[in-house]
Amino acid sequence: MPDAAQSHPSPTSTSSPNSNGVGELPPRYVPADHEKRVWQQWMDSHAFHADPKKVLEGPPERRAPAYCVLIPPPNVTARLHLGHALNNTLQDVLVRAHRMRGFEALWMPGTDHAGIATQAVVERRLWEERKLRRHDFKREDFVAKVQEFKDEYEAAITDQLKQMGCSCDWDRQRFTMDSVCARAVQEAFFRLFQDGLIYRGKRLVNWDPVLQTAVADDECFDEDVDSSFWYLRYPLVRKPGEPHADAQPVTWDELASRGYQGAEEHRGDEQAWVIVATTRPETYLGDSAVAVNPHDPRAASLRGLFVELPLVGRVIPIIEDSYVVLPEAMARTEEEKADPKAKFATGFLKVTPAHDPNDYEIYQRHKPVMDAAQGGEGRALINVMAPDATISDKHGWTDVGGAHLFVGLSREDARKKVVAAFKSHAIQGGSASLLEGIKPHRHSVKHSDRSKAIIEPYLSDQWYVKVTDHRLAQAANNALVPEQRSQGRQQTGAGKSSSTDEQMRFFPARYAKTFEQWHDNIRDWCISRQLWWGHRVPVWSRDFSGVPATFKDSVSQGLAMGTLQLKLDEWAEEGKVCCRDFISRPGSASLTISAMLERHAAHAGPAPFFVCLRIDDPGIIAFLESHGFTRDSDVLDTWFSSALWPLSTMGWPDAASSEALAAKDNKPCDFRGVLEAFNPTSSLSTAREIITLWVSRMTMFNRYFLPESWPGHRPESREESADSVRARIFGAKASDAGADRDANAPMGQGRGPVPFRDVFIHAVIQDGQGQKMSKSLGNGVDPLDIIETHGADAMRFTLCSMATQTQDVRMPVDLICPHTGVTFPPRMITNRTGDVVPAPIQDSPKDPARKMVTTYGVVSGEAKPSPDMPLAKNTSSKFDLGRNFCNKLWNASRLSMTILAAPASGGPSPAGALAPASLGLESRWILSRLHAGAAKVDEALANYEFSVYAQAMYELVWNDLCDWYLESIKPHAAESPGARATLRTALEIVLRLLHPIAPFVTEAIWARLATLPVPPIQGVELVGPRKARTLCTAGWPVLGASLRDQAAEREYGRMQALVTAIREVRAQHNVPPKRKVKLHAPAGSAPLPPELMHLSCTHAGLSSITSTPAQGASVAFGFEASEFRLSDLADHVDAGAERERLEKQIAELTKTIATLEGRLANPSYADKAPPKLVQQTRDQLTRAQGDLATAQSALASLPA
RNA sequence: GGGCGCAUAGCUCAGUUGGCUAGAGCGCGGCUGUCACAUAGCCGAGGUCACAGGUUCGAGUCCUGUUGCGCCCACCA
Repeated sequence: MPDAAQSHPSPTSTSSPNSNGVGELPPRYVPADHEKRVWQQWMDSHAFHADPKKVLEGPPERRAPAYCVLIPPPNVTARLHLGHALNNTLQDVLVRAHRMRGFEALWMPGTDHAGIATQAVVERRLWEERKLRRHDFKREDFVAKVQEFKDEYEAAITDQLKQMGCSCDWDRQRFTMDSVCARAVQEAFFRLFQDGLIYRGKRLVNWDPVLQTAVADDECFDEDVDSSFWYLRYPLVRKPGEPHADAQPVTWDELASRGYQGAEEHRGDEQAWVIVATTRPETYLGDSAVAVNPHDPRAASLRGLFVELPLVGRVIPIIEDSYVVLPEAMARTEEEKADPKAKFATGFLKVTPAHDPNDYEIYQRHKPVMDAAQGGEGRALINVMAPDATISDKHGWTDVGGAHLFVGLSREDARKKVVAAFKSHAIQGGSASLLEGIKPHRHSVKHSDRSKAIIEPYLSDQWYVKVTDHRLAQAANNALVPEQRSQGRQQTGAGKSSSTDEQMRFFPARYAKTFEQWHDNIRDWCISRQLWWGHRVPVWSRDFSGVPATFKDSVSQGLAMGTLQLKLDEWAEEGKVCCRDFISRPGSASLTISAMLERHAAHAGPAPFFVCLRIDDPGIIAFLESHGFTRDSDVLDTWFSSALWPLSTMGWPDAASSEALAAKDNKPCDFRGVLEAFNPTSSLSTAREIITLWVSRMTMFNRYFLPESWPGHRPESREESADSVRARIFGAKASDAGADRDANAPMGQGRGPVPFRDVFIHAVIQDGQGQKMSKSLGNGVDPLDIIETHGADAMRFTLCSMATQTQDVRMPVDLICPHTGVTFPPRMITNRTGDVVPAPIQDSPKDPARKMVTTYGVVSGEAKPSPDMPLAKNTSSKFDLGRNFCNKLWNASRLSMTILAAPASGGPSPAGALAPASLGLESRWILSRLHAGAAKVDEALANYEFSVYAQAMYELVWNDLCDWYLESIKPHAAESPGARATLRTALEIVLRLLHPIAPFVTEAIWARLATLPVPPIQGVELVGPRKARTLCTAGWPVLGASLRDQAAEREYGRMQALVTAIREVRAQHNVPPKRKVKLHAPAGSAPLPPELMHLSCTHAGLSSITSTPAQGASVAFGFEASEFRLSDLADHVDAGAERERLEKQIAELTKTIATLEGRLANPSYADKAPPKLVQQTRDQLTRAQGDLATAQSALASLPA
């Protein structure tokens, strides 16, 4: 800890003699003394439990409006970091503010199973601790291991959230793989499957040949390796009419006659060739085309020609595709020339669809031609490798031909041997080698994180969601409010807009663009993963390609296959199963099961028949498995279940079975009405990197799975006037939320409700060097460490004040050594020129024994960062801001309580509500300030400007309340019932306004205040509908416009200006704070109002104010363009200091006057600027001139 | 390659439709052991608003370009 004494506060008691219930409060706010107790209070009162009945039932005018936030479920891979702390703080602020405003507020908590990430962590742990791999376990045993790990981290995460004060409805906590969510996942999969929006397709995955598994992109790393470009010559041939007939060589002569540029440079009767450049020569075995750019001048003369792959003998077509980069010499534009690939391109690209993602894309575009050349559908996809990445003819490669010498070799050996073979073989009819040349080339290659093996793009069967369908992608874009959609897009796609369109808004608005562009360029979503940790694909399959063609007859003969068909028909009728074959995409929806089965029997080649189950009915499963069906071994992408979060957490598809499943998990939960009451949710707060992965998919699914008739109309939570908040809290307004909802109405087909109205994208926290925080960089911060050193409220306050509208915010991290409590700065910093340099360390001017680090504060002279500091914790001095603020509030409250609890001497409080006009200037002023502050807070909250909110509260509490108001009333509060009433009210307002940011300290103070009633003041409404016993359910303060008092603000402002001017003089002359000085107002000037004079005495340490001239030594200063003087400053006024002060002032004023005069002298200024502004400038000039005169005469009157 | 953000005091950041004599917190310097708070109070110093053009009576703010830093997505024969 930065301050070793901190957790053991010095003298806890001020032991005030006339104890008033306040004396026992320690002079410091010690978070640990309160946080547990306050949390328990909240738990005991069930304050965070949201009840859908309050939204849906009873007479409309008694229903509460709903407010709902879904937590972005944290991954169970690790404890939460500061980024989570930020996001969850912001959500809690929103939820708590709305709860206080009278909304039925639901914050839905939960965690994400995080598929690959979690499995990888557990696998790594098993390997490190026990040298065991996943395949050393049975699948269910391994999953159980992951489950244990998940339980551990889910508990840790939950604990972190609770310690942060998150007011989630903890009775509803979900996990993306619990039974309730699993049910929703299976239902969603089934419906999409049934609707033909899920299909089976081939895809290249990142294959780890060592672990023999697919790995995700984020499980790979790129590393530069030294390699080469190999330039291979592919001989050109002409293909005779009939298939499989020998191809005829094409000579250079012939090519020349076709107009081929450069053909004449070669020997005429030699076989012609094209040159391909490749970094992976061994994959030539799987080539099924050579591509050329259609703008390549050679393309036309090659049209209709083929290439014969050396040794393999495969004849492959030459196709034209603009993906191919033109060689530098042929580039037509500067842009094409600048393409880095143009440098080494030959203009010909070998196309290996089964071993390169881009080539696979090209294949998709030229499928008919390429497949035809190999004699059938899908035949151009030639996989030449086994799962261990050795060359193999057992995995889809049938025309090995003369290439058998490569079979069985590793990728690396095959590469060498292929190159050698090309080098040693000559072109037919000539002497030229098939190897044109080799160029060294360094490029990045994808490696597997875990095995470090080079990733092989490997062709495999995967499941897809057809998100390109307009009911999904287009529906998501239609969800955007019109002003956030790009021009001209409003009318595209799914036709006329529906009533549920155009309801989703991004904050800040710029992120709508990210969202929209993603859907414009979306590709079908591969949802299968070759993992064990996740939702298993609910599909059973069997390949019927071996079944005899007489299959049809078998039905009438009552054979097993017939039974199968009958059963499947029956179950399909009941909606329990859905069958597909995917022989022709998409999904053959119109075929009957028998037709599909028949087609299977007739289909050449392997083609499984798929049965999707709606629920895991053991009877159906047993039946299928007895008929040779097996369950798909893949699991679903973790984002599939995340995409259902707004549905699954609320019991979709139906509450009753969800309740049964929750009970089965021993987490009983009441789902009735939840979906109807709370979906669409109100606000989603998340990070920008998952706008595509998560926000998009939730939008698509919610709109797809819920019906268009879903009303989902809910009062806007944003942009509320004080009046509408008032109406809400005091229960005057009807709500139509939840009327006539029916989750079983026909689905919206992409016209259902949006999952959330507002999407708030928060900033990313980086460390002091602009790096992302992460465990591996060692700059990660555990929120619990901050809570320990600074308190939960301090952390929350600081995080809120950092939550600006920019993309990134920086948080310099200090290391704390737990042994000594010493804070170390990072030793390296990035300076303004971007260089990383040692943090400058210099002697502290104050204390030569201490060292000062310019950037990061003071460290002890002898303390040195030690390289082995494993127990150091990360924190940041930034949190001091929040800690100090909480402490300030604590002490302001202590003082207020002392004042309020002391016996009053000013007579009884008046009956009825106090009129602000009857109050003193300072009280009218603070009420006006509170009104302005509350308005600012409301506006900031409506616009997700959390830093504005925090800043407004900081200024209200620290500057207005502490620095001025409390100081103003301190001397006379005992005699002033009005001031006491105002103080009590002001404190109450501040506590309520601040509660969403700093719930613990405000709740703790509020509990102490409860014995002191809040006297009513006209225009201030403070009671919630619930007669709350906790601040967290108390009503949001509603401050009427009548509290705004411009006159009071102006007068009080005058006083503040006068006091500041006096203080300046006092400080200049080193007048001790206790010494009273005398103020001499200029004779003949309008006298200051008495209240103003009175307050000035209090704040500026004046003994009196007179209009008599000063006797003896005095100092002059300008105020409102008149000369005032102070006397009794000291026994002797230091003329030197005074001269210095005045000269400085004169210089400043002269400069100001020159600026103002210059502006007014400009004729077009007076012409074109608004008159009000011109007048303002004139006033400023007059005042400055007056002040200058004062200063000059004061200077002149100084003794020489 | 596409999209986006940032550049303002030593540090971290505000600065809304142009009106600014550019603010806050921390840090720095001075005074204060004081009675709510030294996690404090009062006062002060500290800025060519990245650079270059432009629009305007007026630019930190709007436009164009340049430089630097960073993020997201896509890709790397």
